[in-house]
Parts: sequence; C-alpha cells; structure tokens
Amino acid sequence: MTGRPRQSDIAKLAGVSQTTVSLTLNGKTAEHGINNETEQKIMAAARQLGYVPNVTARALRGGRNGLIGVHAFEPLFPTSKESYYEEIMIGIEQQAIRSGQDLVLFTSMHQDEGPASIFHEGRNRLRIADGAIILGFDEHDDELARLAAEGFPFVFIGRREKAAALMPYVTADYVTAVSDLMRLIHRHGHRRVAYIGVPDNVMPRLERRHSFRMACTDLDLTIVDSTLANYGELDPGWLERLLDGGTTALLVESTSHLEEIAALCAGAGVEIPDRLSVVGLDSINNSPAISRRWTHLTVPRLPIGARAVELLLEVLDGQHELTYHERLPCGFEPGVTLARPPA
Amino acid sequence: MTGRPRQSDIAKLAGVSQTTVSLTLNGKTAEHGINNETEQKIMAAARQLGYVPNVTARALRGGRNGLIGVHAFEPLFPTSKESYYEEIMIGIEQQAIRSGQDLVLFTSMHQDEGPASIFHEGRNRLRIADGAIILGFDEHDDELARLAAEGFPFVFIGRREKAAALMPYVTADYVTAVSDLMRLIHRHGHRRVAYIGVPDNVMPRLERRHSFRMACTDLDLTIVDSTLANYGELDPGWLERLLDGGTTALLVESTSHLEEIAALCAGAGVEIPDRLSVVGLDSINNSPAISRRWTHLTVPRLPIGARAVELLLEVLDGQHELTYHERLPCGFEPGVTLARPPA
DNA sequence: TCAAGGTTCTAATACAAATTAGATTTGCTG
DNA sequence: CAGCAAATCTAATTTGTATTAGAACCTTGA
Repeated sequence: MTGRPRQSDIAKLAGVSQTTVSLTLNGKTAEHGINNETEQKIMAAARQLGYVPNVTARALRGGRNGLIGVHAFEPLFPTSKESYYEEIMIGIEQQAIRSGQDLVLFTSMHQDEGPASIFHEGRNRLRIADGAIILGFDEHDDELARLAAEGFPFVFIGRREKAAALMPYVTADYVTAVSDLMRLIHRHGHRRVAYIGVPDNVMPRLERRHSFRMACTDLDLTIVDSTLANYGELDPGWLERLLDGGTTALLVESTSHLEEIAALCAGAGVEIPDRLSVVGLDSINNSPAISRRWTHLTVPRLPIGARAVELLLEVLDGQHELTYHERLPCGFEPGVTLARPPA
Repeated sequence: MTGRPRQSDIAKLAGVSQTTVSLTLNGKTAEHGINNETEQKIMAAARQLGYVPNVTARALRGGRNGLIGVHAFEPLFPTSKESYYEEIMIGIEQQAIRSGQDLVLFTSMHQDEGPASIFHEGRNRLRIADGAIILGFDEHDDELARLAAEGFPFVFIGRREKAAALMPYVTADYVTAVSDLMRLIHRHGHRRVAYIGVPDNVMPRLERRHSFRMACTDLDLTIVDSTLANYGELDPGWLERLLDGGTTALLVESTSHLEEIAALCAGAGVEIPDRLSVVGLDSINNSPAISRRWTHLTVPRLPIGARAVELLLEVLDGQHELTYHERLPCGFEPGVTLARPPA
C-alpha cells in the first residue's frame, strides 16, 4: 500500500542484492568484506529513496528499533491534575533524549474500561518496542510474571513482593529514608511519634510503614506510639486524643493530609511545630495552596524515571541479571515543621 | 529464545494446519467452512498453550503498525508547569485509546540543543510510524513542506500560512470566536475597546488580532481603539492613559496578563467590571492564583488533540485531500468581568 | 456412474529485514 | 598451473501471521 522504500528497492537501484544492502546499512561492511565503492552506492541510493527501516519487520526478526515502550496500567495524561506519573515521565523523557531513544506509549491497551491488561484479548503490543518500562500500582503481578517468563525485556518502576525476584526494577529507598528520619526525630528528643497512613496497601506506603515500625523498635523500645488513621478519622477529637496521649511528632504519609492537619491544629490552637512537629513522607509540589515550608522527605521520581531508561538499555545489552534492582535515595527538605518537643 | 506458543504449536497440538488455526482464531470459520468440532479443538489448544498473537508479525503482514507519531519541536513533558501541550496531549491520548492506536514520542530528535529537526541526519525518523501529528509554534515551515512533499501522512495542529495548502490541519476557530465576542461587547454598549497582545507573531495570536481589527471595522467605524502592549508596558501610567482615552473594555490575549491587570486596577482603585470590562482570549486553568471568574474564551485544546488523531486515521485511509482542514469552535466562559460601560 | 457442487482442510506465498551458508571471482604461492 | 585463501557478493532461510488458490473427500442428482 505504501510507497515506502524497502531494502529491495535500494538493492535494485544500486544493482546489488538485498543481503548486501542489509549488511551495509547495519555497518557490517568490514566483517563481510563489502567493497567501499559498493557501500557508497548503497548509501547514496538509501538517501535518495529516503529509506527508513520497517519497525515491524525488524522487531519480528528480533532486531532493535530504538523504541522504548512505556506502559502504565492507567492513562499517562490524566484529566485530573496531580498526575502521579508526571514527574516520572519527565525523567523518562529526559533520559530517552540523552540516550537517543524514542518512546512508545501503549495507549491501545486501554481500550476497555479499567486498568489496561497486557494480555487482554491477546493484544500484547509491547513487542513492537525493544523493551518496556512498566509502571502502575494496581495488582498485576501475574501479568508481570508472565511477561518475565516470556523473556520480554522490561524494567519495573516500583516494587512488588512477588515481582521482585523476576524482573529488574527501580524504586525509591523508602526504608533508609524513613529510618534516617526517625533517628533525626529521636535526636530532637521526641519519644512518642504517630504515623498517619493512607488506607491502602501499595508497596511504597507499606515500606514506609514497615520502616517506621522497625525504627520504633530499634531506637528505643516501647517509647513510640504508632497510629494508622483512615480518611475521615482526622477530626478535632482525634487530635485531642493524640496530644493527650503524649504524642509530640507526626509522620504524614500522604501530602494531601498535611494541610488538613494544619487546619485542624489551627482550629484547636495547636502550634506547629512548637506543640507538635509534623513531617511529610512524600514530595510536595510548589503551589499557592501549600501553607508553609513543611519538613518532608522527597521521592526522587525524576531520577527514577531516568534511571529506568538507562537500566532498560543495560538489560537489553545483557548486562544484568533479572533479579537486579536499584533503590535511589530519597531527598530531605528541612522545612520549618520539625522542632524539639515542648518541655 | 521464545517460550511463546505460535499458531504452529496450536496446529500441532490440534492436529491441523497453521492456516486452519489462523482462520479459526480470526473468526473466519463460517466463510471458510471450518468444522465446529475442529474449531473447539483449536480453541482448546490455544487456551491450553496460552496463545497470544505476535503483533509484529501481524503488523508486518497488514502493512500498518498501529503507531501514531507525535512530534513537537519542544519536549512534551517540560519541567516548567503550565505546559502548552499538556491539554492537547490529553486529547491525543484519549482518542488514541478509543481508536486502538499507540503513540510514538520522538524524543530521539531532541538530542542536540534547540528545536528538534525532523530530518535529523538526513533521515526522516517519523516514518517508523504509520503517520504523525505535528505540533509546535516555531518556524519550521520548510520542514513541514518537505515532509508533505515526501508524501508522508501527517496532520498539523495549528495553522501556518504556507503550510495551509500542503497538509491537513486542525485548529481553533479564533476568527469566529473573537468576532462573536466583539459583537457581544458591542451589544453591551462599549465603543472603545483596547487589545493587550503578546509581542510575538505566532498564528493563533495573529488570528485573534486580525479578527479583532476586522470586527472593529465591521461593527462601527472608528469608534474603537486598538492597543498592542509589550511586556513591561503594563504600569499605572499605561492604565491611566487608557482610561483617560475613554476605553471601557479590554481584550487580553494571554491569560498570564489577566492577574497583572487585576493588580494594576486594584492599585489605582479601578473596579472591574464597573469601570472597566476585562475579557480573556484564552483558556484559564483552575488554580488558587486566579482571583476571580474572568469572562473569557476557551481554546478547545482537548478536542483539537482528539480530532487530530481521528483525522490522521482518516487521512491514512485516503479519505481526505491534503488541503483538508478543520476549525473547532472556541468556548465561552461568561464569568463576571464583562458589564455595561460606566454611564 | 459420473459430473456438479459442497464441505473441510492444506500448501504456498507475501510481508521486510537479518543471517547463514555458500558461490564466484581474483590473487597469490609453490 | 594446480591449489588455497581472501575478497566480494548472493541464494536461501528465518521470524509469525494472513490469505489465496486449490486439493481431497463427500454428497447428490440425472
């Protein structure tokens, strides 16, 4: 259907075989002893015809196309602001630019409602790309395992218990970050610390909670109080009970809870950080809605995206075991909401 | 390398030929008279082996690869907030989902500083996709012309004088929108209207200005005053001169100028809209930084992106002339900043 | 009983590139 | 001048699927 030039067209124009064209275009002139003059003819013909290799043919044969797939189980450009993936995508794009790769967004897999299943309807389009970066927080461990079993090269962003052993992944080092943070809070003199979590069990949050509890045990036995709140529990009564119990510092998993807590404290005349230290455990976007410079951890989403691209290219070159993974360090924003506990 | 089952594996298991498997899996049993019993055997075998069709093979055979290229002359996921392309990309993604196409972002073309040339190293990398959507406001008419000359199927988002005749494009109907808006302002009783432009000459802004001047002429001769301000010109003196000159309404090209003008008016005790009506000519994102419900036009960026995808697919099916184009209607947000002029 | 027609399946091929295993020519050595 | 190697190229095959053309068998009617 297309007037797209093929290698055979080049061959005809240059008066050689398709084999010679393929070898020449792939830079194997030396090892196959192709005449310099022939090479020039072929290159000239290719330029003249505006030849560009056919992705599907090359992929079918197992070659590389310079295409990196990106698959999220949810759309990448969501209508709601505060896309979770946005910063990661910036990192992916930047590294793709540096590495000279193009990106394929697998939108076609989202056709039906709900999370986009990789193997649904038998339309696993991932193979059009050389490899893929997969992100998403839904439970799709079985699909990932199957993909790994098929030998398809991919890197996962995040971490899953089951998946960990099967594929390379990049994630943030929540464990170290929360652990360090707890030591800092301990050094400030706090002995009762509460934790406000989100009622779900995705890995990044589980890791933070786990690390929090470990730190509580490690630092000084039984002096710390762990509390997991559900949405809606954050009311004046809750705050009162918290303070009456002797809690002097609060770890807040989700950024969206910070301002809620600020409002609650303001309403009850509780000063932050004089009466209560508050520390966030996630990145905070600059926005006029942010009331103060919170003390908080930052998740290295941009580096994670960038590293995932590099890692995938290394995987494609066979440089890593499938069990290889990396944990990138979280950042720390000192802010003004962590202080000594009241005397 | 593949532990992946192929049609031939199914065929072996079911004791039939690969052809029969292909026909059955594609639901062509009826037209090729395939026995119901055979069909059951094949389906069972396919299920048992966990068969998933190989997209690359299928695409190779079919001529199309289901990839739609997206090329902006700047990166699509910019570090700065307020990406111009973001809303368009949402539209593109949504329609790609509906149409079952994947998207290719040509990041590899951005390797060098500056805007990314399509004909990087003499090769048109866009050709790896079935077609492309091109967006960008830099001057690259020559590249677009060359692309069109090569017969590569693409749709441009926006409009260029030169490009208009060469390729299909989708754009917003600024002309009608501004014209209608001017009539509305005129009906409110305004007779002197000023225009605050941005000091550049990209098409969408030129069209708004042009339509503004046309409307001034059409509605009532010489009763309207047109002013084009550069950045930095917007100071108290400018506002004073404007009002002294009898201007009662202001058209503001760029959303970023609206709050600036609001501050200026607040400082000078000028009430909006009692003393001065102010109307924006672009979309406004919900954000806490927006001080009031401005009366303004909205640019249908999301529909533009979506329509571009549809249009490209139609072009690929040969349904359109290259000179085909569409202008999508702008929206109007009534807001509260347009009123009758002071008596 | 033989041609016509239907039913049910298969062989062969195309898609575009990569690769393996030669084929052909030329040059050089003994 | 036989013989061997290097230089330079090509034929044939592979990848997995879809499709065309037709084969083989069976039924039916005259």
